[in-house]
Formats: sequence, structure tokens, C-alpha cells
Amino acid sequence: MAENTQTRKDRLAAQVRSDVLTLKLAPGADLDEAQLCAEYDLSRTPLREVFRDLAGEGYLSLRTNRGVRVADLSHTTLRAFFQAAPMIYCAVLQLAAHNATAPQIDALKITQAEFRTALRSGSVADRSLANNRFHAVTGEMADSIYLLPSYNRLLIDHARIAMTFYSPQNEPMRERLTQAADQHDAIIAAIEARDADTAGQLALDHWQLSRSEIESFVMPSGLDAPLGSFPDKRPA
Amino acid sequence: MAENTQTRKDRLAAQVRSDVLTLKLAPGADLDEAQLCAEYDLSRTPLREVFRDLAGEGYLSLRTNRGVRVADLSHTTLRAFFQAAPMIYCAVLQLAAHNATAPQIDALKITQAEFRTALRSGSVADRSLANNRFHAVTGEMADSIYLLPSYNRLLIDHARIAMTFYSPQNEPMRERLTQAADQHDAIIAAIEARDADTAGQLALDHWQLSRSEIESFVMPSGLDAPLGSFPDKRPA
DNA sequence: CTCAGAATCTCTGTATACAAATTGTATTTT
DNA sequence: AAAATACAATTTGTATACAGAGATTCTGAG
Repeated sequence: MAENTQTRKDRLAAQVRSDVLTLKLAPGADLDEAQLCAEYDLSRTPLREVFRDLAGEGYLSLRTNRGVRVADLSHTTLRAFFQAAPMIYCAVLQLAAHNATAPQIDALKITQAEFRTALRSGSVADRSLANNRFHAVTGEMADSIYLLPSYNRLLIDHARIAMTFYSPQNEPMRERLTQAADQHDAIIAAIEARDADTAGQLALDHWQLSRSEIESFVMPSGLDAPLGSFPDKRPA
Repeated sequence: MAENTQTRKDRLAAQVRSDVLTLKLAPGADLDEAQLCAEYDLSRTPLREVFRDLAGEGYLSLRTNRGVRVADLSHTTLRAFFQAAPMIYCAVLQLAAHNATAPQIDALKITQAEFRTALRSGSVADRSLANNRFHAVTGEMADSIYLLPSYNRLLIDHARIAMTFYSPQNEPMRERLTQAADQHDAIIAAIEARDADTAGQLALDHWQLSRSEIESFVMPSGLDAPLGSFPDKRPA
């Protein structure tokens, strides 16, 4: 029976994580126990264990007597996200520069190569997942059981927010993506040089890029004009 | 049957949390499923669900095919703790000052009253738990799903580290405890005044106090003398 | 006496049956 | 016709039996 039950549980967990990150499972979407039991050939007990694990990681939320949902993503959480992200990202990359091991640096380079490949030929979801993996590796490098829980939660919602506001066929977006990839290279260099200060600064730069990308969709046109006044389209 | 199963699960979870925080359950200690099943009148399924929840919160660690243990607390984790704590504590108290609601402030005052009571007449464990609850409330005030996971993990190990290095009958310790209580009052005032800067500064002060308390046990005598040299006991 | 290996025993993991709660539907009442 | 209530169906939670993996003990050979 349990020749590879653990494997099936892992596959399920990995798939749900991926689907949540790419919005294939939308925030708030209900998960069907029976269907997933059949799909992954698991009985309800181990399936529900996976649900609990993923809820603990921040992917899902359990509501007693009312089933499992993908974790919400509201405008309320957005505010908290913008407050916490730069601080945690900066701290994590500083620690990563301190603590990264050689094999981890190798792994990071591989992830970055995959990210660049996804930029060239991958789907939007591929890019987002590759980017997510890159930053997940830096999180492991930081090697802090106290920062990782928050950091990984940030990564989850960062991926989802970026997916939400992504516009594929758009020149400034393409520009920002190559810029992001270049920043990744700089981050790798700083980590390899054990330069914590630079790594922390690059984290803030990288965050700033992502932040501006998101903001340009939240407030698209020239909305930073004084409230209540409409800008005149023609130059005076 | 399930007249109050949820209650029994909650009681179990609360008890385990409390026992872990007070070191009644030592780091690395094994938990016995069968015994706890009997003790709390739960079958293994819900019991194991509680274990998984608590593992996600950082109290326990699950080892597949090898039972459940209280989360470890090694010198390795200590380093990460000292790195992460001041930053997160400061951020959480700043956010708490921003976001606290009136009922939360009332709850915080009650918790602080209980802390002072525990200082006067409670056991060491009582004091630690009351202190933990105070800071847990400030965490809820901060209202950030991204910071809370790390913050709550820090609180767990902060309580355990403080318990480890606690020396009950000792005048400087007694002094530090009243100082800590006074700082709590100042924190409440800053939150009530919505003064985020002051709250953040108080967080750092409060951390500094706790840090010096811990350090005075890690390096007891005059060990901050230059490495390799032994200080002369008599003044030259 | 010590160590290796096998058998056993205990504990962990999974499947399934059953109980309880929630949701949806149909019927009744106003 | 709308609202409310009772009933049915679906879904979630729990208990328990069984299967499998580790740990332990016992035996026999060196």
C-alpha cells in the first residue's frame, strides 16, 4: 500500500503550492477533499494532514466545519504587505550573505539560470514560479528559523500580487523584467562576496522595482494629480 | 460524543503551548500520543491534528515515522534569535501603535495587571506566561499577517530562553523585573497615544533589558575582557 | 563477553466507517 | 409570492482497525 504514500503527499503539497502561487487556484477558492483524494490516490486522513501543513505555511485557510480555502488576499493584507516586505527582504538578504554555503550558492545560480530561461521562453506562471524559487533559496541561505516563517509568507503573497497586476505585452514591463534579472545577478555576486551591506541594499532596490511595478497598476495613469482635479489632456 | 470535542482539542493545544513555554516540556522532549489521547479523551486523529497545528506554530516538530518532539532550542538558534528579535519587536510595536483598537488596549491593560500580580505573588512560570501574553497581545495589535508568524516564534523561544537563564532569588533580577513592568506601562502609554516612534524605541529598550539579562548568564563574570587575556583580579 | 542478525514488539501512518454539522431544497404558512 | 421551517443530501469531523516502519530484545556465532 504505502509504497510511496509520502511521495503522493509531497506531490499534492507541491502542486497546491504551485497552483496557489500562480493563481490557478484563486484566493478564496474552495478545495474539494473528495476530488483531490481521487486525483492523488490518498485517503482523507493524509490529505487533510497536507491541508493543515499548507495552512500553517500560509497557502490555505481552514474553517472548522466549513472546508478548506485558498488563503485570502484582500486590500487589507496589501497594506501590511507593503509595510513588512522591505524590512524582511533586506534582513534576509543580509543574513544570506553572512550564512550562505557553497552548495546553496550553486543552487541559487541554477535557479537564476532557470529564471532567465523562463523570461525568454516561459509562460507568465513559469516566470513567477522561477522568481519565487530564486527568493526561496535566498531565504534558506539566511538560515533563520525566526525570519523564514514571515519571509515565506511574504513570498507567497508577493507572487500572487505580482500575478494579479501582470500585463504581459507591454514594453516597460519587459524592461523591468530584465532589470530584475540583472538585480538577481548582483544579489548572487554580493552573497558570494559575503557583502551583507550590499546585499541588503540590493534587496531594497529589488523591492523598489517590484513596488513601482505594482503601484503602476494600482494607480495607472496620472492619478497623483491633486485629488478632485482632472488633469487637462492638452498642454496649456 | 462530540459535545465538546473542539473544546478538548483547544484545551490540549493550550496546555501544550503553556508547558512548552514554561519548560515543563523541555526542548527535545518526546510526546506520547497514547497517553495524551487518554488524558484529553481524544482519539488519535484529532490529537494528531493538534500536533500538526502546534508544529506549524513552532512549538513542536514532527519527525515522520518517529513521533513528535518539543521544538529544539540550540545554541545555533540562539544566534538567529538575537539577530531577528530587535528588528521584529521594534516593527511590531510600531505597527501596534498605529493599529491598536480600543478593546485591544483594554485587553493589554488587563494583561499588564496580571503580569504585575504574577510579579508579586506568582511562580516563575506564572510570570513568564503573563509576560508572554502581554507581548502576544501587542502582536495582535500590530495586525500584520506577515510579521506575526515570525513574531510569535520569537515569543516562544524568548520565553524558553528567559526561563532557562532565570535565577529567582537574586537582587539585580528583581530589579530588572520591576523595570520590565515599568517599560510595559510606557509601551501601553505609547500605543494609546498612537506614538509609533516612541513605541518602537521602547521595544528596543525592552529588548536591551532582556538581552542584558540573558547575556549576564551566558557570560557571567567579566568575560568581555579581550580574548586570550585574563583580567587581573586586583587593581594595578 | 561482544557483536551481528533475526524475530518481536511498539509506535507511527493510512484507510474506512460512522457521527455531526452545514447546506440546499421542498413544502407550508402567511 | 415571499418567508420560514423541516427534511434530505452533502460535507466535515472523529473513532477505530489495520498496515508498515522503527526500536528492542533475544539468540547464536565468533
